[in-house]
Amino acid sequence: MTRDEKKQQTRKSLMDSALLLVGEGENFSNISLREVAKNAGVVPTAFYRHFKDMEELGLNLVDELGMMLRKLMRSARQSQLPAVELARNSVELYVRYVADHRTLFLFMSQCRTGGTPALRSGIRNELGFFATELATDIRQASSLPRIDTQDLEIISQLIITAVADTTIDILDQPENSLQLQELIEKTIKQLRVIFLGATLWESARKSSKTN
Amino acid sequence: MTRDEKKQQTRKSLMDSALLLVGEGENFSNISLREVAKNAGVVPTAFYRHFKDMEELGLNLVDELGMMLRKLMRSARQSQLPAVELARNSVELYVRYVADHRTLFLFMSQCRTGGTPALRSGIRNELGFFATELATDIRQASSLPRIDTQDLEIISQLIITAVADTTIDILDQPENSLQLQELIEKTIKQLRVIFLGATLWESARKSSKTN
DNA sequence: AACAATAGTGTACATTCGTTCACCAATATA
DNA sequence: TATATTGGTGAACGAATGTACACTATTGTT
Repeated sequence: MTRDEKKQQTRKSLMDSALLLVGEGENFSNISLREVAKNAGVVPTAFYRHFKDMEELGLNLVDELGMMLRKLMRSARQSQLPAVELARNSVELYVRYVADHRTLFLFMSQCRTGGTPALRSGIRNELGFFATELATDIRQASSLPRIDTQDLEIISQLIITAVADTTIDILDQPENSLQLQELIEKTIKQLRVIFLGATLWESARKSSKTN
Repeated sequence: MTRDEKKQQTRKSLMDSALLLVGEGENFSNISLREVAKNAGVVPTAFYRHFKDMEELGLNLVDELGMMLRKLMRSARQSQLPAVELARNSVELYVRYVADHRTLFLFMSQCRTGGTPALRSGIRNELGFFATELATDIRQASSLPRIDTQDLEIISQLIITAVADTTIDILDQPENSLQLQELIEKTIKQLRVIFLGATLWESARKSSKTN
């Protein structure tokens, strides 16, 4: 094995080790460099050969998260060409992804509001990008001519918020449990309320003053 | 001053000290018992006279948060009797509260998704209670006969989620900044989309299968 | 006035932490 | 083949943390 390959390997070990500890219930911001190193089967000082500190490792996890979200969006595009049951299919696909990448989504939930400023803005960027992509998809798929681009972006952000916010609840429920199913149904209803509101939305109007 | 009063006083000092440290950018889960004690002008071991550990102090902060949210809800009820500009008034009132209780809302944002399980569920409870209260208010104020109680609760939760989720963004923006104003307008629009969807929602229907 | 209860003090100790430094062994380069 | 580069090692440090224990001084009780 070439030296560079070997380096990439231990680098991945370190990142996976951090995620493992997150999965064991530790808060990312509480995880020590030493724990990560030990768990990766490497001496503490070796950590510095790969990352300046834990925050830098975290930023690389954000990148990994971003790639995963893009894969998710690609899956969503492929599987939903008919555009029927859009809310249900989207939510169920998301839940499946969360189950398949528990630790990464745990990391996201923890750091989105609780991490350092750099981590927070990193995750915010990824979710923002996700929302923008969603907006263009909605524009192409459905016909909402009365909504301008800015408003569509805002609505997409609302959708992302609603879904991202349930992530921690999803993770707290055991897989295939009744509570999880109820959670899914709840989220689907919320998305449908938003969609319903969007179809009636008119960007041009001076906005309803009564609610 | 009676002994019990004195005790309550240092107890409050400890809790305020924790909030102060949160306000200085520290993550609550990283704040040490010793920091809190030192900042409260008290020796570390005195901490144990009041709390078993930092988590117990955190749970008491959750109680304080709950009381503050109830005050917020009461203010909202008083100031919005005419029910015009409901979204705008609600959001602006919320932003004012956030500005007036920065550290407590910082604590909420941090722990809602990043804290220990006990803290998380505590905050979830408070926000859930808030949503339930909101649901009964909406039921009384507006006329949405086609929405059953469960669905109204779900919609209320969506509203709370949308607002609570912007909290960290509000806190990241300097007061009276342009970005903050844009954030407010964005949130208002999101609430109006939800309201719009809610007015059209029919709990009885077999649900639209096309979106 | 004597006694009991207790909020807060001060010392001490074992852990764990991030970081330093010199070193080694395997790989890449010439 | 000789040399340079570099990923990983291991010992060592100063600092910070949670907690135990004995103590003090003040307040409440009898």
